Amino acid sequence: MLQSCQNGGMATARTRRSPRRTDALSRERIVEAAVELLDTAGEGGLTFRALTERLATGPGAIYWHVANKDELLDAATDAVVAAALAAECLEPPKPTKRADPTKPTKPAESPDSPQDKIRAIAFGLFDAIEDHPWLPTQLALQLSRSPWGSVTPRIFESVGRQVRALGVPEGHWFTAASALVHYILGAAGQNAANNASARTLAPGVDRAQFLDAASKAWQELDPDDYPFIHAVAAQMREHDDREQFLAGIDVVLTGITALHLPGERGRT
Amino acid sequence: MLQSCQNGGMATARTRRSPRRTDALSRERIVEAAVELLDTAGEGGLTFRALTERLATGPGAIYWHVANKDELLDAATDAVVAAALAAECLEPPKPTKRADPTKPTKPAESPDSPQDKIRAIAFGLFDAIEDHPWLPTQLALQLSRSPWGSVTPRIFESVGRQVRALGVPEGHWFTAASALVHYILGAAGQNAANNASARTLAPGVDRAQFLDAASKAWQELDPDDYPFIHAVAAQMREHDDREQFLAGIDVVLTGITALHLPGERGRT
DNA sequence: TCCAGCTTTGGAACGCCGCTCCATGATGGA
DNA sequence: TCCATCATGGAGCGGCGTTCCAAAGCTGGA
Repeated sequence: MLQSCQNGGMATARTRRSPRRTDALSRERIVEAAVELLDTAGEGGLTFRALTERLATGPGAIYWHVANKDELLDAATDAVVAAALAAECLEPPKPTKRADPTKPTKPAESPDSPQDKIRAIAFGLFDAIEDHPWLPTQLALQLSRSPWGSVTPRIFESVGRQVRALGVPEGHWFTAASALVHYILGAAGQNAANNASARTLAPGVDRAQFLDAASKAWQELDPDDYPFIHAVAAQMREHDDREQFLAGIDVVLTGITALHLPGERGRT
Repeated sequence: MLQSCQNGGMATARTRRSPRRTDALSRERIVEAAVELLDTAGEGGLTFRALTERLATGPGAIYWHVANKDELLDAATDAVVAAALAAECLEPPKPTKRADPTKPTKPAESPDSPQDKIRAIAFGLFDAIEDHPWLPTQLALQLSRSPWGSVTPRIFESVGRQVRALGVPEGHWFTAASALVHYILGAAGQNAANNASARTLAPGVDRAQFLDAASKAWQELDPDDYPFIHAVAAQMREHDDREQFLAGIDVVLTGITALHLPGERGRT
């Protein structure tokens, strides 16, 4: 039934307004669709036109639930980050399939020490970024746009609790948590960029080949202008992402414990 | 003389092409204009239309020198970062007006130690970001887009040389430099975001008032969900940017020396 | 001196985007 | 039953990055 054409004389032969949707639109459903679009079509794939098509609606309906595109991107970012942090907070016991605990952790650490929890949080974000290559860009944009938005407190809170649990005196909480958060987001983001670029530039090429090419590019820089880059190019090719990421976290953690826990000189 | 209308039947009465410019266009002049536009009109102010007006030309002329907008943004970012790093490398002796050396540096450090040079590099980027609020966003975008581009090697090289000078064994160069670079870019970027937001949201309001408001917003978060945020809100209001930034760098530096320089346990 | 061929310029136009506006359809209280 | 309100979807606007191309200078060989 194509509906009764009650207004015959209208100038615009409005193709009869499509019947109203039965399944209600909601901010949640919109954000969900946005995340899927970002995942499948990339950062540039999230378009209000693509969104209207996927949700079988018009722009107006979407704008009724969401103020603008920035807010939509923020909401999508927040949703993914919240899920990542929640997942890591709830399942610390079981050794996940991704975190490879081959590397011997420091000996004097209890299994659920704050250090371990911080590593779990970091890897949670690391994995989320790997699953959603658009995440680091949006995180950076959101940190620049509104540092007090919803995402920043979320991450700071998760990391900060463990900083407190470490025994860091209150006066240094902000410094310690900042150092951790900035390192985690920066390193995870750059790593994801490597993966994403490998995928984008040559779909068939795997990570190793890509890193090989990038390493070679670095080695071809003028050794006079870039002696250090030249030297670390080899390391870059061989490095293991997660191991390297963990090593960086340990650097920051060691710095925190050494500087802010005068009682426990040295490591851990 | 309105031109010899050789093609009489042409539909377009081309209003006589404007005479050719005397001052040659060049990639450098375009990048320079782009930086100025970004500085004065903000991130959204850099438009090919605005650029054509400022350079009194058409899009085609610009596209002759620059492939696309991304390349232009990368070039602008690279130019600013190169200037910042060059400035810091050339003038380490004189205590700059900005870096306030009231805080007593660690005693056992020579005046031009690698640590000091790293701090100088960091503050160079910190200042550049303060002068160009669009920089952190572009840095993040460029790190995500092409980590092996021109900017990343530049920063890595500057920091990496000092890491090497610290005596870090070669196997840990990449880890140590990464930790430093990620912290520096992340913290400087977030700090700039605070300043920029303070300016944007209320032009008359100064930084202190803004941080006051942001701190209050954090304090109003549910203490049950965000106990840590709630607790550090006060610190956020009182903190001094550069001091905090320096403290974070020292955390990472301490971690590097403690973990990777077994000979020199403890600090510096 | 002239002209062919190259580089460089500026402007018109294209397709897509975020976003606004508004007529319409549903809904629930009076 | 009627109406105020919520919610929807489509048409369209202004602006963006980008492309295309005719024209204008330049350069060197005849």
